[in-house]
Amino acid sequence: MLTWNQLTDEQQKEVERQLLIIKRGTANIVPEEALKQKIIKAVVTGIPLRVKLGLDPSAPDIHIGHTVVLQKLRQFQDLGHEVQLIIGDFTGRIGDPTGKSETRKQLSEEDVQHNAQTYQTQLSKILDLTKTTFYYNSSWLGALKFDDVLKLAGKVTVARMLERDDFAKRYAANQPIHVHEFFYPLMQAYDSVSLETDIELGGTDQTFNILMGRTLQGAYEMKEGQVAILMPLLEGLDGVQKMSKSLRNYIGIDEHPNDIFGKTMSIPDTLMTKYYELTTMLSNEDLVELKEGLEAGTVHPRDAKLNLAKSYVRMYHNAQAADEAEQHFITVFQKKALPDEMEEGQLPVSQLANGQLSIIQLLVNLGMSVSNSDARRSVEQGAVKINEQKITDIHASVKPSDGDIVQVGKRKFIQIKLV
RNA sequence: GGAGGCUUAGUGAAGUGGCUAAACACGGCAGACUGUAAAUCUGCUCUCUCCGAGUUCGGUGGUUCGAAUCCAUCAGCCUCCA
Repeated sequence: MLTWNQLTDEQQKEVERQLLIIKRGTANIVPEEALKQKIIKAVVTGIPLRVKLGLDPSAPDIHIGHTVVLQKLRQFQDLGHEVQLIIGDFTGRIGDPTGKSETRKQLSEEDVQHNAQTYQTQLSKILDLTKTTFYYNSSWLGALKFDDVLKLAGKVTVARMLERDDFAKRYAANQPIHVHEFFYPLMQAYDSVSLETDIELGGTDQTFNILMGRTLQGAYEMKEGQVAILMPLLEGLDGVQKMSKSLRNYIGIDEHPNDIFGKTMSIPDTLMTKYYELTTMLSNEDLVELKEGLEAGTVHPRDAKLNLAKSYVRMYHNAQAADEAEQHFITVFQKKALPDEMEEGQLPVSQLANGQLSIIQLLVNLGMSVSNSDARRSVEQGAVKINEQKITDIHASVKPSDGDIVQVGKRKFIQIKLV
């Protein structure tokens, strides 16, 4: 092991530089001293560290919450390290018991391929794919024989497994824990054994799984177990629960610029700096400046948030789209005017009688309301406008023509196109 | 192998024979307000030909004038004892 004093001044500076970047925004690094050792070694030998992240093969839609970890990976890449991305095609068959424990449907070969492709496209917006290697964990997990599995299972005790928060709670609450669920952390850990991973990234909810990797590497006689770098979980739009697809409180990076922009504007002010810290490349100095500005009141939270929204669109689309999305937002929400461009809704002429139809039918046919009752409610509540004229009579009949603008609520606009 | 329990609208959860389309919470939608699609306040939230009607409470079949509520049976889920 190299000691600090054996390094040249330059090497010491480099190690410190890397540590500073890596530590930013992390929730926990376990064990922190081991991280320093790994970096020292990498700096001295010039051999890059292998940094691993596991991906769920079933849901390839990346949202801002995922980017917390991905940005961190990118930082590693920029520091010259290597990224190992694991497509958990084998693990996916079990389903991570973390949180909701529902059995997942098994994915076909094609689904996995397709999802991996989607990942690559989306990830290319954040990672440097030339420094990224993709792996499928079925390639080693699928090859294990039953006695290999037994050997693997023999490395860990049940008591140790039950230390995991999620298991402990379920056990205490008399909720079922299936034996195969114990294998999830084992499999994830075995990935690290196979790939001789130096560092594994994940959210704090992955603490147990990642540390299991460290334990198992030790058990398989790797001298230095991997280091866990745990990122905080990012709260979603509601400001309380973690951002996730199923809670529908997320900002997807593939979403329309206007949606990315608008959704960003709706996050609570209090979370803004956290978003900046974890999901943008804003430098540490600028971050401090921003925090101070907000506290002192010299920076208007609205402006800071507009900026955040803009930078997301710039990152995941482009600069022009960012400007346009900002304009759209200002027009529609701040000035409450009609947007420049809106979706076109096709309306078959065959549905008209004498060129007319009821307002209820119109809304339903355009897909702006899910049922007649829903449409009726919207009208009764004064949410419906046609060409900026409010319609409040549910029995009203309208004569739609090309280009008419139908509005339900503040943000649903459709321009009629007769077909 | 045995004993017991659970299954109600998007979710959680009341309701144990009529007053229940079904409390309440969350979520969702809308309105007001706001720098904001935040917070807060208000209304709505099964469907329809909507001032009236229809169809719901895991499935099926019963009992009853009448059932989400009782019985039988099937299915799914859970716990405990062996």
